[in-house]
Amino acid sequence: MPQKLLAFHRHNHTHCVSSALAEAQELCNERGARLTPLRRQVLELIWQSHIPLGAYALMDQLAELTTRRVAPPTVYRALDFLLEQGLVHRIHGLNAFIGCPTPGEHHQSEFLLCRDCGVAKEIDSEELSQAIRIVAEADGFLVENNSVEVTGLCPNCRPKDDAPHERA
Amino acid sequence: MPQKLLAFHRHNHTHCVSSALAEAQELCNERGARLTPLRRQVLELIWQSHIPLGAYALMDQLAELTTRRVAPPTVYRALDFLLEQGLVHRIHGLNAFIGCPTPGEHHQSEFLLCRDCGVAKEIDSEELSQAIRIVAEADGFLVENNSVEVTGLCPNCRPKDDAPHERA
DNA sequence: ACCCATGTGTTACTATATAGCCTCACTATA
DNA sequence: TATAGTGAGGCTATATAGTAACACATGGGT
Repeated sequence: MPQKLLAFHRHNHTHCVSSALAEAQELCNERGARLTPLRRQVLELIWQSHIPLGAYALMDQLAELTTRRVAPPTVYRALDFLLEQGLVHRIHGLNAFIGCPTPGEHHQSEFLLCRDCGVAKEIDSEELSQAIRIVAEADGFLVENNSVEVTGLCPNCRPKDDAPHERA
Repeated sequence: MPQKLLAFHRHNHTHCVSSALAEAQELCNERGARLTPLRRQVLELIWQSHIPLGAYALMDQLAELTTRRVAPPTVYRALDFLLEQGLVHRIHGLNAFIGCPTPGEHHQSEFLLCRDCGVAKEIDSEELSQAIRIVAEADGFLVENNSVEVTGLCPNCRPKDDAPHERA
């Protein structure tokens, strides 16, 4: 199965998580950034979900794991670090966070978001980024960052075909 | 001056506001939707600003105008109505709202947002929407709605040229 | 030993958004 | 004219999201 379809299909996600953590560790080492136990744990929790996770959901999960209360600033600081390092993205439309599958490369925040099952799939399309640059430049606008959040239905949740006879 | 550049340049904005209000009224009439005084006032306040306006900023302005307190639900209900009618867009990255210049047409929420002066300019590019559809379809994803929020510097705020000698 | 930088804990708070209930105005009908 | 239905808006309270500010702790360098 092509890599690009992964998020929308069954797969051994444990593997995704552990390789994401390993890659994160490596990147941080290279950069002299400190992937502390807390930050690592937050990253792991985010990666374990294909559905973007809110900061407070994350807090709850951390609280369960550590059996003691975790306050908002703790989580937000870890998230800020992960965002700075490009290890996670924020999904503004959901006030939530999702792991970045290609943290080493410079790239934008572009997602397909299923409104039914909630799964988020990052898209990395040169054509799309190009289209945005072209439109912006036509207005004399200097692009620094773009956020694309496309909502709809993923292959698992959309009607199975588009033929005239309904098949919900 | 081409219409597309309007938001980034000086112009008689009073005219924009009044024609937007007139168009909104017309659309609501056609649809049997009620553009009540409150809703109209909220729409007008939003239109008066080229910078997306938050719900609480809106509340404050309403409170000044009416000289009595306006509670959050009041504003949010008006905003919900305006969003449903496609008269305004929500900018998720800013938790704010901006008037839609082409409310009659079906279109997406795609914006250039200047991080310096805050001005928001809606873009309506078939190429961009097309690029999104293509990427989505490649993943078998059924697009219902897209939100593009490009941040950067508008023509007025970006350095005046890109030549080697700096000219901030 | 000491200082300093960085990361985390903690309290309190601000900002954004919604639930639920009440009243009013308008309309449709008996 | 009564009266019930509907939709808009007022209001209180509360939920959810995010931040400020300070205290403490650890680990590295001098």
